Amino acid sequence: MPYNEFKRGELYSFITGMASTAVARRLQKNFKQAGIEITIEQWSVLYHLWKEDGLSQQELCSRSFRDKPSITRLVDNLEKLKLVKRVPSKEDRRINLVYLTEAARKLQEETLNMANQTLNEALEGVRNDDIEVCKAVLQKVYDNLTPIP
Amino acid sequence: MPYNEFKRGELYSFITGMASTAVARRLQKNFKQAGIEITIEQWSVLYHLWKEDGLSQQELCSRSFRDKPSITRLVDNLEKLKLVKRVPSKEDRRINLVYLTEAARKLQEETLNMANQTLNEALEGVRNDDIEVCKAVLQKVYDNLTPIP
DNA sequence: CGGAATTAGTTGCATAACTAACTATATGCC
DNA sequence: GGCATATAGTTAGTTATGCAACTAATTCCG
Repeated sequence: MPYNEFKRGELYSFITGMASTAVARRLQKNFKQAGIEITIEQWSVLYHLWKEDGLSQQELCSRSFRDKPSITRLVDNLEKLKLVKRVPSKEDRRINLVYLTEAARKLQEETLNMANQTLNEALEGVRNDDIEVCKAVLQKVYDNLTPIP
Repeated sequence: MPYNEFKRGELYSFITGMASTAVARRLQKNFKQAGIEITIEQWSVLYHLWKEDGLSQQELCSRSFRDKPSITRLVDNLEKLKLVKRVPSKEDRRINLVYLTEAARKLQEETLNMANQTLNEALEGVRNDDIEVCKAVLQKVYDNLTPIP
């Protein structure tokens, strides 16, 4: 039991992810100030589509660590905002491929810059090596708790 | 600009706090399996009250990194479950002091043990030094983005 | 071939989050 | 003393999450 000594008094912030919440809140605020009316969650879906357009909803689930209902509704709302379009796959009619619209492509550069800037503020005064350690720990935690199918 | 090189491709998991989400989901599942019918968010409020009973709602806000409406409803729901009681302060009638009930005190040991166990699973194979670095980074991120009033 | 099992996505329900606007009490200052 | 301001908490509205139950299309396999 190597972590018996883990202090109970420090559990909570680890569990709630206060840091990631703070980053998300700041970024959301920056979007709003710039007149960009999307939520962080919607943005995070667009983020994966900017990396690779035309993903299935299932693929969006695994890449964004969300369950299917969450993606269904996020895509619903993004469709209402005319930022994405569902296109049924021709090979497999169960599958919806999600495509960016022109309007969404216009948001890419500005919002990614804002996200980078927000992360720079968040990480001000943190050593690069420590960031790498932190990311590795978080990835390991995720892997430890996520059973491989 | 020391973090210009921060990779965009790694932004997302940092922002969403996938690791803390995974920990919370696992703990929630463990509660359910043990027949404990409270949410992680409700538990996190109890957690602060176990450390110090009779906090004001405002104090619960700052300790749990939540805003006032969130605490209002969490305390509402905990009151419905008969786990806490609001008691108006005698010195300042605007203030509600929140007290644990006997039923809540009974939950303390079992749920804290489950939380510790879940964290041990989560941190399996992670060096203690790295955990400390990770916590320090997350704290710094939080501090960087949270203006001191 | 055809029924069972799997996979993709949707819907319903409960809880929780954030913002903004609100009430009530307390404090500060002229 | 009395009005302006600040603080504690609540309410309303929108969005998001998790779980469970559901439909529709596909694949597996006897």
